[in-house]
Amino acid sequence: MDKEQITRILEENGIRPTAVRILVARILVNAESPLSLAELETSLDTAPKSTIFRTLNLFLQHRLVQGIEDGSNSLKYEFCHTQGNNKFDDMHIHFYCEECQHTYCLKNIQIPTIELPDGYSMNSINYMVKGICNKCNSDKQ
Amino acid sequence: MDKEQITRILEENGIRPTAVRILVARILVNAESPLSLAELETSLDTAPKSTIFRTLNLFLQHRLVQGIEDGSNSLKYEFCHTQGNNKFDDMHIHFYCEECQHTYCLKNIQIPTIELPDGYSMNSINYMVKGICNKCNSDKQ
DNA sequence: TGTTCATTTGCAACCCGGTTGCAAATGAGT
DNA sequence: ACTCATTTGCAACCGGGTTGCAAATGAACA
Repeated sequence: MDKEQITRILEENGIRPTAVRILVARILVNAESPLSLAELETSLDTAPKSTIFRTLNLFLQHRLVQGIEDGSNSLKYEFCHTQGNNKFDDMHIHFYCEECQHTYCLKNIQIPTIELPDGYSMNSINYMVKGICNKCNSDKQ
Repeated sequence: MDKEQITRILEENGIRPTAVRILVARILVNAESPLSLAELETSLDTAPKSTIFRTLNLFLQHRLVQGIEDGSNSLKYEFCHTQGNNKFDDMHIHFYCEECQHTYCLKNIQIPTIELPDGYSMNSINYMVKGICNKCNSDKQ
């Protein structure tokens, strides 16, 4: 995705498209799996982590990215590809491999929804499966 | 639950029942919601956090407790009430209130299971819903 | 184009949950 | 009581995340 498209996405979400923000957004859009702050920091050795951190928080507030807790004690960030008002449609599960420590997006497995008790309102869901991935399983034998 | 019962549970799980372990286990067994290391530390002002930490890790290894990531950037620990070989039966969802920062066990809502792609094997699932709890919702109006 | 003011960025320092090394205390087996 | 492995307490450390503040940048306008 090129600079113009990223810029448009940022503007559509009410975010001023500065240089750093476009860089961060581009990396996230093109990533095939959720990235940590540290991973973004190494991809972007021009910007300090505080700036990236603030950028990510801004994106979170605008629901442009989603935070994923995979238990690796560093939050991962994933771009929300379904823009517009049906962002909930994109809720897929994630898989954390306890061997290679990689977090996979299982994009084609939707999170099964549940009914909350009366009075509870929902903002987001995290469905995180942990185990061993196919690559590590096949390496073992 | 009294000391004898706790001791028995520890022994059944191959854990030597020392004084500190019994204390930690008792708090967790009687807790109505998952507790953080810091919360256990204040309940147990006799033991330092390093000891509690190691005890919790031991319990985790033996699957006597379950770790729950609620996004509050401190891991919560919950006792696995279903002992024996059907521990997976106890997998219920959790709810994190973004207002009062409390983590609820919704014990009577089971985690809907999914089918993993070929080659992936599962060790555990975390189903975490975030939003506003009934108490905070009713306080608002 | 130059000026002004709000926003954003970079840096450095800090916070805090988690983790470790090591010596002292405890516990099980003799 | 003696010995050896395990557990505990303390203190120091680590690393992800967060913040304060001054410099840089950007938008609006004369």
